[in-house]
Amino acid sequence: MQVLRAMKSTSVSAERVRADSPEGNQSGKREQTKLANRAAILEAGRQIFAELGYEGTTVRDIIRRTELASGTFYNYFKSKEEVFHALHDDGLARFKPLLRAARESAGQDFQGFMITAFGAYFNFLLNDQSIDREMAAMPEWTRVRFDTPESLALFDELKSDIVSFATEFNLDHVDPELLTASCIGIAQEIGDRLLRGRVKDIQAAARFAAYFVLGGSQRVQSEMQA
Amino acid sequence: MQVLRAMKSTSVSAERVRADSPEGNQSGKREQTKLANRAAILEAGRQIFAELGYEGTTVRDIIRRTELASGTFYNYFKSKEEVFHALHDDGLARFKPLLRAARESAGQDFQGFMITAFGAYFNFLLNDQSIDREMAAMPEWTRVRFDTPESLALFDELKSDIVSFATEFNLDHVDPELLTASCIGIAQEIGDRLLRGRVKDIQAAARFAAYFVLGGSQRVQSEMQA
DNA sequence: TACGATGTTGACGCGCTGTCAGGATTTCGC
DNA sequence: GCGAAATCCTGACAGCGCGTCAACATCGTA
Repeated sequence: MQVLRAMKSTSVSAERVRADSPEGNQSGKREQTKLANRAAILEAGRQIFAELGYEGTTVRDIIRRTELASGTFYNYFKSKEEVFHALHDDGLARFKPLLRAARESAGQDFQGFMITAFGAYFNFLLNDQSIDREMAAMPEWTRVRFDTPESLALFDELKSDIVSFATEFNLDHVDPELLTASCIGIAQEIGDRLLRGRVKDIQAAARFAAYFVLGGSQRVQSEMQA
Repeated sequence: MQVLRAMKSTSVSAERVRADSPEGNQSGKREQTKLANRAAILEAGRQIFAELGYEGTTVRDIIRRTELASGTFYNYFKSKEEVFHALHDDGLARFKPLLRAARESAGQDFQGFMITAFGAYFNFLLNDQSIDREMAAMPEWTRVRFDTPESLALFDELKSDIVSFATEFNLDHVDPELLTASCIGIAQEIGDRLLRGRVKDIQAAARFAAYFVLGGSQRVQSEMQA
């Protein structure tokens, strides 16, 4: 059986994602192949999602780019959605420290924090090997968006950052929920434009967003207390 | 055969969507049933999408809530995606005049326009029988978003409105693309919070968004020309 | 080496997809 | 009215993806 698979994989021209263990410095061989299999599925998923889009890909598409059998997929993930989640969360985990760095380097400088944070997000979107990038760049009419627990956690972290700055600057009439929502909405929508090339200059976009949020907050404060 | 179907539909407790022609004041009977069938499919789709979510529904689910046979579906729509598009565009067609009214009643009052426009959108989201409402309110992790030509057309219309106000107020250093993107992002994200009950007061939300955009634009203008 | 534990395999039943030949109904020409 | 033609509806069908599971292979352990 293995021989048969080996023949196939050499006769077929497409290079499959190998299940060798690149890292996986655990102990036993069992652990190694488990890590390798999981990594192979994730990498295959990343590729296929980028090629076919979320809607267009099937679990079979993912597993087919692998040397594994179809049943093996379900030892690692329940569905393609779970693969997407894992990839998405990977990206989030890579972005999180960038946001933390932005806050710590900013000190009391709200404007500086905003510029750095927006800039970090836009740079991340355009440069990181994240699925979101390829997905959004796809010439499709449908876009899928996931609200994973990690996303919500990041949002909450961002919200608490914003709140602390808001209290610092006496923006006591500005609803934190609405302010955070606005920041996220602006980031997402401008990020979308950047990914599709409708907007080019990342730095200018980051400064725009930051000034926009600053000015918007202050205006809301002065209008709402009147 | 028809008898068999009739028996089924009476024995089964669930009420199917009738294919009678409510309107369809065209001439022939052929035209009437065509309109009625299309309407029945759309209504069934609206219901099913709301119940099962976009991902969860199948073409069979839609057609099963109908008195039609499975093959008939494909005489009217190519896929469930096309049904969703049609429903989405219906909603857009209902919202469009509200936006026009907001602009015309505002005159030269940028702030008034913004408050009315955001308020109209939020009210529409919460009250109109639109799929977007039920979809967004679904307790799912995945959300589907469509960029139909009609959506883009509406965005362009909104953009030209914004541009005319921006030139009126000498906001010549504010990138219209970024400004429009920000407005859309804010509207979407706050609308999302409203749908899920995280934000309650529609009027307050509309004023917040309007002031935010106003103050943000002016701040960007003053910062960018420096 | 032998045995239990653990992971893998691919065939299977099920349901959905989109199609199409056959049938039912309407329209039209007379 | 009537028959033919056009139009639409119907449901069965082949193809495929889904998730499962009994059989099997491989690894850890004694």
